[in-house]
Amino acid sequence: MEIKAQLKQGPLFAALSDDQLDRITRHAARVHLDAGESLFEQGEPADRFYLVVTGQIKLFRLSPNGNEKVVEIVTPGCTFAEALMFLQRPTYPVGAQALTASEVISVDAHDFTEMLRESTETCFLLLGDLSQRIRGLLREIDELSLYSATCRVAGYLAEASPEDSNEFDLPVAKQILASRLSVKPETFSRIIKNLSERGVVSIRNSRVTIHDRERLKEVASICTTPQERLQASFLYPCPPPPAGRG
Amino acid sequence: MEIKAQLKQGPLFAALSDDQLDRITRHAARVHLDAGESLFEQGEPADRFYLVVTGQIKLFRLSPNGNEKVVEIVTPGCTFAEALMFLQRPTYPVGAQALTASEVISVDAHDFTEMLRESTETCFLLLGDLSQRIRGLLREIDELSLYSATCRVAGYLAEASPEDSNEFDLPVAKQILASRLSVKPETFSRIIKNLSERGVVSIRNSRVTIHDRERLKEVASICTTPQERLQASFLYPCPPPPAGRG
DNA sequence: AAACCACCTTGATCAAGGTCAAGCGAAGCG
DNA sequence: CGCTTCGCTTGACCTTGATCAAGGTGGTTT
Repeated sequence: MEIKAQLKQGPLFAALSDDQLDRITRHAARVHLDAGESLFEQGEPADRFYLVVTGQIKLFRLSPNGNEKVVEIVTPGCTFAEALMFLQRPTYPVGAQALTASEVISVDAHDFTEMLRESTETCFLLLGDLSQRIRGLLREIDELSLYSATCRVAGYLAEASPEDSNEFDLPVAKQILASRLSVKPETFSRIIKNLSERGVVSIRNSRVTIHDRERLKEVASICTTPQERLQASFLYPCPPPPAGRG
Repeated sequence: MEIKAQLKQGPLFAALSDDQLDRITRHAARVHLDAGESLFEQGEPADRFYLVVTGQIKLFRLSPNGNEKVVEIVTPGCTFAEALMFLQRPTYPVGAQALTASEVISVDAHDFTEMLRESTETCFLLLGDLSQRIRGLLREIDELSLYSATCRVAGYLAEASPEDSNEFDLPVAKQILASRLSVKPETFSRIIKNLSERGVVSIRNSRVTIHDRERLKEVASICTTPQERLQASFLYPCPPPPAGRG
């Protein structure tokens, strides 16, 4: 079975025995998605969860008046919607839509819980997985409420750049990234421009170059402290240009 | 054992067998906190988790420059920090401080996981618990990024008010509530004032009276739609005051 | 190559809400 | 009983970032 081999690539499944995998794959299916195609909608009843094999899936929430906030961009090896299995009458709390042509494996929640019921070992794996997810969400909450848009963008760039190189590509379109960071595309653009003008980074199309990593991290951690340091509104390109250095 | 009986009041422990409870209580302890006393700090290594017996505990995150965001206000029957057990080298992602004199039971994480290891039933309980927590956090994230401050406050009031009565007391000081809703105390005050002037609610000290529940829910769901409907900035006390009713 | 398209950038404007400072009322204390 | 303190409210002002409306730019199609 091809599916079993592919499942093993997800950390959540890697440690499973052959027998366990058999039980899960009983009603599992491979699903192909074209770019832009929707996998499920927010609010839909949920009896399956997913592992991404190739491509990118965006998870997003919609507000009553049609605004959209990208909650996560899911990449190969990741599972999503697995937290729902343990709720009574679960519905997807987010919508899922492919950003690029993608392949996912759809796992039956019932099969999975039946398997789980016989392995506390695997339960622990899943508990660890959910714990980390909670940690991530908590972090996102305080980024939203404690940090400014500029800091979030700078923080993202600092995290997304590989340790050993000063160049990398943005993994998705800027507007998607912007939504992920809870910033409007226009504002995202302006923040980047501002960082460029200060010589911290430069971005050409999706190619990012970090010029001053220290500075970038500094900007990312200044949080929301207002005009104390760095009155860095994008309205004021720089502080009163003290001595044109660069 | 008094502690065992008290533990049973938490939903997470209610279904446990006597034997299971014995194992958990082995290194459990009752802890008393005075108002304002801290239980643990953000970043501290975590090897215990807690059940609130009486009082109120606030969980909060701090930003590098000392700003504080209340993440949750925990009340009797609730457990907290239980998600950490499954991480390697866990540290508390939040700080915990008593708002009023409180009593909590401190449970040893190791004892608990040992007990868990022999009961998938209980694992499932915990998985359900974490799932719900994730759901709550997701909801909070889109409230922060998709809804305005006014909507969050209105939404809170709509949720906090009992179904069968139009009056209730705010459970905590307004400034704490404000932080919980990610709003500054001044802004909170102004939003309340604005809702009052429109005859939706009134608040005298901590006593809330809902005058127009429909309207309140409507305000709560308008999210962030800007000047379309309800140009309800608190700067403009009302739309052109149509007929002073109040 | 021209035309179209999606995506991104830029500028002008504006509103939401944060900040600072002052005033106010009720509870605790000498 | 007056004094302080603390929490809340109010006012004036200012910053952040959203909105609206044009332009660019690059890639794909014909």
